[in-house]
Amino acid sequence: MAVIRKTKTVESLINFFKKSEHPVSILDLIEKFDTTMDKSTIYRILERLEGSNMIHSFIDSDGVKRYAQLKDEGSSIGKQEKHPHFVCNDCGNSSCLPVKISIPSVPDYIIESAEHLLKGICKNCTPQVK
Amino acid sequence: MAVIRKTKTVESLINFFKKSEHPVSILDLIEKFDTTMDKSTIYRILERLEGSNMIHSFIDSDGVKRYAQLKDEGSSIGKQEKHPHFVCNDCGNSSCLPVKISIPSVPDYIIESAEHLLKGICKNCTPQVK
DNA sequence: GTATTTATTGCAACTTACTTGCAATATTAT
DNA sequence: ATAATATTGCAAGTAAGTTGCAATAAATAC
Repeated sequence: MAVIRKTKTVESLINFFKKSEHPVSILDLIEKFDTTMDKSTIYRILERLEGSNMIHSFIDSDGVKRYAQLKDEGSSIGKQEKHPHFVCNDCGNSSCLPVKISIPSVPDYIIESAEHLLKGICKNCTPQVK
Repeated sequence: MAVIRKTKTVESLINFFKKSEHPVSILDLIEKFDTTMDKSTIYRILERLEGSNMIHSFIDSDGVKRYAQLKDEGSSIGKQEKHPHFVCNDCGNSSCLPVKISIPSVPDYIIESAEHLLKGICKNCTPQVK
């Protein structure tokens, strides 16, 4: 893993992730930082940040990669025990859900990692509320 | 959902799925049917077959869409209760796993569907066997 | 602080997955 | 058989993501 230099572009992105509540797609970032940095730079920085475990990513059901900051979740810094991700069918926002999904063991298969993508209606879009 | 006509290309693909053991990516299909049909035809047929619930698809961790035939799984033809998918880190093959993963309920979220992507070592690649 | 090393950036060009318009063709219904 | 229309192949287009490279900026050594 390469050293990450504190450039303006890197700091902008890190700051953005610190403030962001929801995972964002690369395309959102490219649009957001349209005037300040090149898309290739964004791709490369995200790669480095993920390699250094400062952010994590998942692929949503459209095949779009989304990134979110990596909050430390207790002691589980490793690959296992990741949280599920949620995408709202209504507003399109996604979230990292703070729950644990247990994986049944499957005979003859060694399961090393798991990614769970849930879809439905999020907090803000539920009919009864508001 | 449009009517699906029994053309040669459609039948070739249906036959392929009947025989296939593992989910395949579109790119695999394009390569396989390179000389017999155009890639745009493949994309369109897959769309129709999925729309008619004859096959299903999922996005694997590389963002690649994979298709597999839809075997009827008891009474759960609907969207819920889908099986998890598995991709082998060694040989790259994928499988539909015949197990059920239970999803914890999350307060304020309505969960309508779930996609589980497991990765690890498959049956054929486990060290001890063979 | 200055010089040196090396990571990082922007740009443009490129690759690749996927889509679309359209005229020709094949399938189904009449 | 005829008519209606779904499907196909082709070629061209779109868009996401990648790459090479020269210029620049950060970190390190002096």
